[in-house]
Amino acid sequence: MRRKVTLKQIAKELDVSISTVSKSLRDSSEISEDTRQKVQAFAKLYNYKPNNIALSLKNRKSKTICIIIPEIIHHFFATVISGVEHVANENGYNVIVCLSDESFDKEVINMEMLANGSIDGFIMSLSKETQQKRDFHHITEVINQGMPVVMFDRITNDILCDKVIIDDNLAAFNATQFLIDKGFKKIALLTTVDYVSVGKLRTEGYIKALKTNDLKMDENLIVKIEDTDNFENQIENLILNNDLDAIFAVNEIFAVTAIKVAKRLGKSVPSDVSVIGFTDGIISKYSSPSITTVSQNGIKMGEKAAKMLLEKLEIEEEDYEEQYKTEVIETELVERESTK
Amino acid sequence: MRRKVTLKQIAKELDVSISTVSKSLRDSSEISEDTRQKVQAFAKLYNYKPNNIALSLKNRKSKTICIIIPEIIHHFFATVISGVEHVANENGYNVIVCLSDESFDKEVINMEMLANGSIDGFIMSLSKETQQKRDFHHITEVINQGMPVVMFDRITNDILCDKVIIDDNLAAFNATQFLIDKGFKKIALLTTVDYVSVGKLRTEGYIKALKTNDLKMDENLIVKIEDTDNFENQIENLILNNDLDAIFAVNEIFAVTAIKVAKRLGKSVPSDVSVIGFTDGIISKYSSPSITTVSQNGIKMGEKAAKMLLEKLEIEEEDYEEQYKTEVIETELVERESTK
DNA sequence: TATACCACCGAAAACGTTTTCGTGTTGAAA
DNA sequence: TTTCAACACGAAAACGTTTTCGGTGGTATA
Repeated sequence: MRRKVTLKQIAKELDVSISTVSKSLRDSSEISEDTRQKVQAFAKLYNYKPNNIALSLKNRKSKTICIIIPEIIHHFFATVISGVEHVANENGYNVIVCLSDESFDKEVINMEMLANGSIDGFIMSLSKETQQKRDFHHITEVINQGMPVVMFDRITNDILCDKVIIDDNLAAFNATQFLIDKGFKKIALLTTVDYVSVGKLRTEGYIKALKTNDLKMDENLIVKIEDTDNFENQIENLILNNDLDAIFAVNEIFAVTAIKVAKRLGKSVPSDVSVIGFTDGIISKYSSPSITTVSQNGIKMGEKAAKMLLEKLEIEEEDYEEQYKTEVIETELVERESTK
Repeated sequence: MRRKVTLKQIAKELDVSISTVSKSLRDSSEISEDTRQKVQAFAKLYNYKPNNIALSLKNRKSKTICIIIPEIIHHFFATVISGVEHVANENGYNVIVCLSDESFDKEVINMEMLANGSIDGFIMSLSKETQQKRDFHHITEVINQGMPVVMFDRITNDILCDKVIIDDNLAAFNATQFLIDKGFKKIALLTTVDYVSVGKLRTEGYIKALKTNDLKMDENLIVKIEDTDNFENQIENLILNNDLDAIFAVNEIFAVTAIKVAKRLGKSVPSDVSVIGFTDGIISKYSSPSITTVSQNGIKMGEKAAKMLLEKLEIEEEDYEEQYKTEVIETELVERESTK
């Protein structure tokens, strides 16, 4: 169990100075061919690798970024991580993953803990609780310290920073329009409570589509789900009490559960009722019937977010200008078996 | 955009030495009540937080661990991360996530990159390619440097280190036995190629169950799937050419695909053919019919792995003894709709 | 022969901490 | 008055790098 070898040890062993060793390894022209080779050979023999922490301290950058997400077990977030990771790795950056568990406090703790030199920047999607509280002081804090932040998916307009989103409103509009074009009149909406930014936007898109097509909006057809553990009966009531012909769900779980409940109630999908989901994840693909859904490319979002962050990081301090972009990732409707 | 304040700046501002500031903030008894309060007030005002990198360098530990997994979009691995993350966070550790993408090279690069001070230990599951090559030099390398490694799920016996696994053989045996007990005689197996350690073990468990029950093993009923992108026709052939009554699949994707193909061929699940999967993920739960499966608790595995790693990390250097454990996580059969 | 220049190398500072040890001041005890 | 401990604080080393600056010693030029 030999410890990692350091410059100092090499220097001592070869009876030269630390500077000489360092320069030799970086192929400095200050060093004679002779010593350079000697040092390099020795370093190779002992498998010398510079200590990252020391480098971080010296350079005041850690070549590490952090992504904070509400839940990793949501397939969408996993794909975003995947995208972030690839871009980061390609550029020599590491990725620390933090889970807020939808908790404001964990989000704050994670950010404070890492904003002290450990990382160079954040990529994040807000927790539900944070969105509900509308308290973003922890984010402004790190931004004020000069640390770049990129928000994606669940964002807020209260913070000035780079953002990567999809046009939730438009995507929901299109999905609803798709159903309307198929001739459906009684289209239900399964959505989240309003403080979840993306849920709200999708709800608005749905309503807009109805209005645009002069369909009357029926409050009874809109179900706002708060507790994601036990909402089957909400859906059951919806289906039993309304003579609906289509359902638009703002996420996969809602969609697949709707199908399940419908089946149980003797309605078949898509012949009796059509269903559209949101987020093209594993469930939509493998459910049977497979689910028509708004595809939200998580990998692309992650890649874009990472690129934007790295761009900010690579800019020299002096020609840094405060200018923030919001990138909109295209969505598309993937037609599968759950709609007719 | 003010930079983070350092001890030095506080010292200068208050006209005391750096040592005094440091001691004051750590409530050292060496410092008078007076100065201590003065310093603490000032530090609070300027929101002083010690620089993690500097601490890491000084203490020669980063309070960060790394988990290397083949793919994050596999739900099982995502749950493991979740487990690791929670235990790590509770103990003041951060988690760096690396994806090997099933590639040997990426695994090696990631490990070499991080083994230079950035992290204190590894938790990992081998990539397919690594398992195929049986080249583990990068792992022995870091272990020899005194860095603890915990392997989980896809492990190898060629390396001495802590491990967390399930009893794949036994779990597969039990699943098969479950089908046999139901009276099925022609039970097919959908498995991976043999170099994937867990796939091989599960295959062995299946075979053992057949033997134990004096059922003859039919090579035609065993399908080894290499390419996970396009294997539907393999399954189709299996079903068409054999009069089988049950299928045991070594993962979710295989199971749900089998159900899909069976349905397409006019067989209904479970009345015509029963299906059991492996890994209790989202798909099994939300598929319809929902899938009877061997539940492999990823969260628990992650938690256990993290605990084992942290235990090693918290041990003082001197009373470190090389002793490795292999923890076996219990599995259970979750009975759902895909078996009758 | 004196000067200039070059090739080669080392000392030291810096990044931000913690901690050991040394030192000056004070008050009380001898 | 002397001595000694207690108290309060500072200097400096250490963690492992990189880089600037300042030397050497030797060789070529005037």
